[in-house]
Amino acid sequence: MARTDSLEVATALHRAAIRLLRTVRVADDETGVSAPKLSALSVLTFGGPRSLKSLAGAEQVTPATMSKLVSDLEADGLVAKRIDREDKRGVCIEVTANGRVLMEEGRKRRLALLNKRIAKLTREERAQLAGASAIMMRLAE
Amino acid sequence: MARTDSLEVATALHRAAIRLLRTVRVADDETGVSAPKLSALSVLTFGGPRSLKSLAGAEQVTPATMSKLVSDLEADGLVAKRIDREDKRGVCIEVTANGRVLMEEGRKRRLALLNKRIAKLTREERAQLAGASAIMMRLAE
DNA sequence: TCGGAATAATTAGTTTGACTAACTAACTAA
DNA sequence: TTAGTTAGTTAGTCAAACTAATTATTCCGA
Repeated sequence: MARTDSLEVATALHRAAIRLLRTVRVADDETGVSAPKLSALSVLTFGGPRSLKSLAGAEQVTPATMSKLVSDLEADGLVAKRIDREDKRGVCIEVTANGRVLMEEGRKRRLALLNKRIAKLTREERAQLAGASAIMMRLAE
Repeated sequence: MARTDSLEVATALHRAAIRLLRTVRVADDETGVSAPKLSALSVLTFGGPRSLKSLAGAEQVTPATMSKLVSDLEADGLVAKRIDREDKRGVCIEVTANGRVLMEEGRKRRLALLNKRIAKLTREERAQLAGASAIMMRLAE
């Protein structure tokens, strides 16, 4: 029976998240694109074009950080920036076709390590992870 | 019903972990000690003294990275290093009393943000997170 | 026993991603 | 028109990750 004291849960969750991301880092390296970049690319790929401020907010970093990251992605041909027609101060960032291809390939490769291990779990365990992921996203809002 | 396709689970989990750690970073900053340091300190606090190589392995970073991190912790009086009596090449690292105090205080503070949100979850949701944490640790091995 | 290989830790150098500060350009309201 | 606000960019700084190189110790085979 898993413990349900919220402090214990928070501790375990925090620790597990750190470990998990470190494990995935190996496979991430194979895409030639870092985890923060893949994460931002993912937001654009699945959520559609957005402003830099919006993207920074979604990724919970400052606009300055996201500006640099997007510049790198643009240089790599993975995203495109256009001046926002309605507000000339802003830009609209969207994923390119190359970006989509990389996302799909990278998604598979990035998660192959995790995937292989997750595939060995029971259906119940996988459901538990999926459910927990959704809850974690709510905690992170 | 949560989806159980392993690739989808891996994707969601990866994304959620990134977000979660970013959220917690705010509270971590209040301890004056970074998340990687707290994590290493936690290993020592709960798992007992260990060699640098062992600690690096537990934290999934290179010995070089851990060497620097431990030096910083030692400078802050949070850990102590002793030459390993049985192998003069190695060191034995253990947490100090100060380190323990900080761990306890920092643990509370670090997780207060998460805690508050987790406390609002249902018992079932908390159990799900706890169970998922254990699974995630296994995935990270 | 001795020498070479392996091992444990440390340091230097590099890169990335996070932040803050400062700046420019555009927008909005008075 | 002007002052304040907002969106984005750039420069500088720092922490954490890596690799490469180095030093000291240990181990193992000849």
